[in-house]
Amino acid sequence: MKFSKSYIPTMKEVPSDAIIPSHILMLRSGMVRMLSAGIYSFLPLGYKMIKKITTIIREEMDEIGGQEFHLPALNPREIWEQTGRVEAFGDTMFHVKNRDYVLAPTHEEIMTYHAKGNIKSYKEMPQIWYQIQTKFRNEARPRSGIIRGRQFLMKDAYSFDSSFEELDKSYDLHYNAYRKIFDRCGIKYFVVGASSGAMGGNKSEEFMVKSDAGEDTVAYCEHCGYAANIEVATSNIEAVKRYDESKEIYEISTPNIKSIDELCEFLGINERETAKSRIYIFEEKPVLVLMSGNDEVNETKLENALGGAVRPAHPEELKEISGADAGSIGPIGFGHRIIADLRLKDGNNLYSGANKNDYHIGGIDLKRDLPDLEYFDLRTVEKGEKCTRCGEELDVFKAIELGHIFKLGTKYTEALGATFLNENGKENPIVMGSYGIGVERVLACYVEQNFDEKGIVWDEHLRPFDVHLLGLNMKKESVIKASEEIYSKLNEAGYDVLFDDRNSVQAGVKFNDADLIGVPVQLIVGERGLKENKVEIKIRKTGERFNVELDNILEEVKKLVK
RNA sequence: CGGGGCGUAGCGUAGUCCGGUUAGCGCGCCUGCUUUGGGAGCAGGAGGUCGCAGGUUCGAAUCCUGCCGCCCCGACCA
Repeated sequence: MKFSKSYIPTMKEVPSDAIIPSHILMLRSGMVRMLSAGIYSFLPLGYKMIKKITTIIREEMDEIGGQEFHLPALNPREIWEQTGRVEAFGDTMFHVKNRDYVLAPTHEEIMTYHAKGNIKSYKEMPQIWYQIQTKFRNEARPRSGIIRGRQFLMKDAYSFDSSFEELDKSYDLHYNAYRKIFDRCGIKYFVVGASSGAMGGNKSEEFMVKSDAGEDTVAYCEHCGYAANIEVATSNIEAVKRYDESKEIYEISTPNIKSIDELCEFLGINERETAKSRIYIFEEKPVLVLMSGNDEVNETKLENALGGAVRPAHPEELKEISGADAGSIGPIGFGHRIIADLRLKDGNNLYSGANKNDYHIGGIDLKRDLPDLEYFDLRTVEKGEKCTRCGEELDVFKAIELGHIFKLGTKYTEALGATFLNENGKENPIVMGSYGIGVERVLACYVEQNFDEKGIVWDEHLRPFDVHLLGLNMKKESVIKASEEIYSKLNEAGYDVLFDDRNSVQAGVKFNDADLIGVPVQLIVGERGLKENKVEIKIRKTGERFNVELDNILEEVKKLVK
C-alpha cells in the first residue's frame, strides 16, 4: 500500500487525554480516534489489526468445532427480563427510548433463545456457537482508551451440552483454544481462577495480562504458577493465638482511638490481638464482620459466604445499629448477626470495640463469649503472604482481563425453558458454557507489551504490514525507480508492503513515522545507498541496520519476514 | 454517582487571578522558491461561535449562574 494514498494520520504530539502507552500510541499511529467517552472509531490501520486478530480467533474457534453466528445488537427487552438480567445489569444496560429494546451487553439470552426448541435431543449436542460482535455497556466511567469502552468488540462463544461431564469437555476445548489464540497473538498472559460474579455458574477462569492499567487485582506465585483473582485468592497466614488462660472481659477507656493502629499503639499490643468490626447490610439486615487486625474484608468472599449481595453500612446507620460510630464497634453486646474471618477462629484475649464511643473491650474469648460464631474465609490476600501450594511469597498486582471462560450450567436454559430429551427420554435443561474475549483489549495489551520511546514494535505474531519501504527522496529519479521496483517485486512475492512514497515530507518524518507505526522490517531507499547499488535494512525492534545489494533484497526479506 | 482537574484553530498551548488594541505562540495545513538519510529554510496565506446558554458591564476568553463535554482518583464492573 502506498502511504501517499493511505489514510494514516500520525501525530507528532501526544494528545492530552491519553495517559497509558497503548492509548497514546494507537492515537499517534493513526489506528483509532475517539468519538465520545469510551467510544472509538477504528481507522484503516487499527481496523486492519482488528481483522488480523479476529482471523486468528476465528481459525481457533473453528478448529474446535465452533460455528460463527451474527446476532442482533438490538434485543427485545422481554427476553432479558425472563432471566432477571435487566435488573442485574441495572444502569449498565443501554435502553432504547422509543421502543422496548435494549442494546445487548452480551448474548447468553439470545443464543439460548435460538437453542430453545431447536436443540431437542442429546444426539444434537455438543454445539459450540460463537460470534464476534459489538457489545454495549453504559459504563459509568470509561477509561484507559480502548481498554474499557461503552461499546466494544467481543468474541463470545457458548457451548451447549447434555450433561455437566460433557460441559467439562467443551470448557477444556475452549481453554486450549484460548491458549492458542493468545500464544499466536504473541501476548504474555497468565490464567487465574476467578469469581463468576453476576454471570452465574460455578467454575471460571480469566486470561490476564499484567498491567498497571488493569482493573482486576490478582495474586500470583512466581515459584509454582498459582494465580487467582484477588476476589477468590487465598494464602497461608498465621492464625491468631489461643492462650492457655482466658482473661475476663473488661472495658477500657480509649478516648479518640479509632483505628486498629491507634489502638495497638495506645495499648501497646500487636494487631493480631485485635478484632476489627465492619458492618455490612445483607438482605436489609446488618451483619457484623469480624476481621483480625487490619485485614481487609473481601466483599466477593463475603457475598459468597452469605449467599447474596451486600453493601457496607453507611456511617450514619452505624450508631443506630451498634450504638457507636466506626472505630468503637465490636461483637460483645452487638444485637445482630456476627460472622468472623477464619484467621480469628477460637481466638482469645482479644481487644475490640465496646459499641460505645471511646471505649474498647479486652479479654474477649470468641469460643467462650460468642459460641455460635460462624467462620468463613473473608480476608483479602496481601503481597508477601505465603502461597498455599508451595509456600513461596505471593505477588499481588493489577491485570487486564483479556478473556474469561465460565461453566454456566443451566441458569439461562432453565430461565428460558431450553430443554432436551436425554437417553432415557427425560426432559432436562441444556448445560451451557460461556466464553468471551475482548478483541480490542488483545490489541491494546499487545501494544502495552511491545513499544519503546519511538513507537510501537510489532513482531512476527502481529503486524499491520510485513515490510515498511521508505523512498527517502521521491523527487530523485534513481530513488523513485529503485523503490518502485522493490515495491512491485515484494508485492509479487506476496508480501504486504507499506511504501512511504510521499514526496512532500522530509526523510526525518518518514523515519519517525516508520518507527511509530512499528513495522518489524524497514527497507530504506536513498540516494546515498543507491550510489553503491545498495539499500539499507533496519530491524525495528533492535535498531540494527545493514546494507544489502539491490538485487538481493527479496532473499533478505525472505530471511527476515516469517 | 462522589472528589479533583480541564475545555481557546486539526494537535499542543499562552492569555483568565486583576475585564479594556485586531486573542498570541509552536506544530500541522495551502501557494511559491530553495532543501532532501532522522520531524528543513525563506516569503506569502487560510483557519477561532475562546464548550453551550443566560446574566453583570460602556465593554467579557477573563466576573456570576446554570448546563454540556473530556481526563484523573474513588465507588461500580460480565
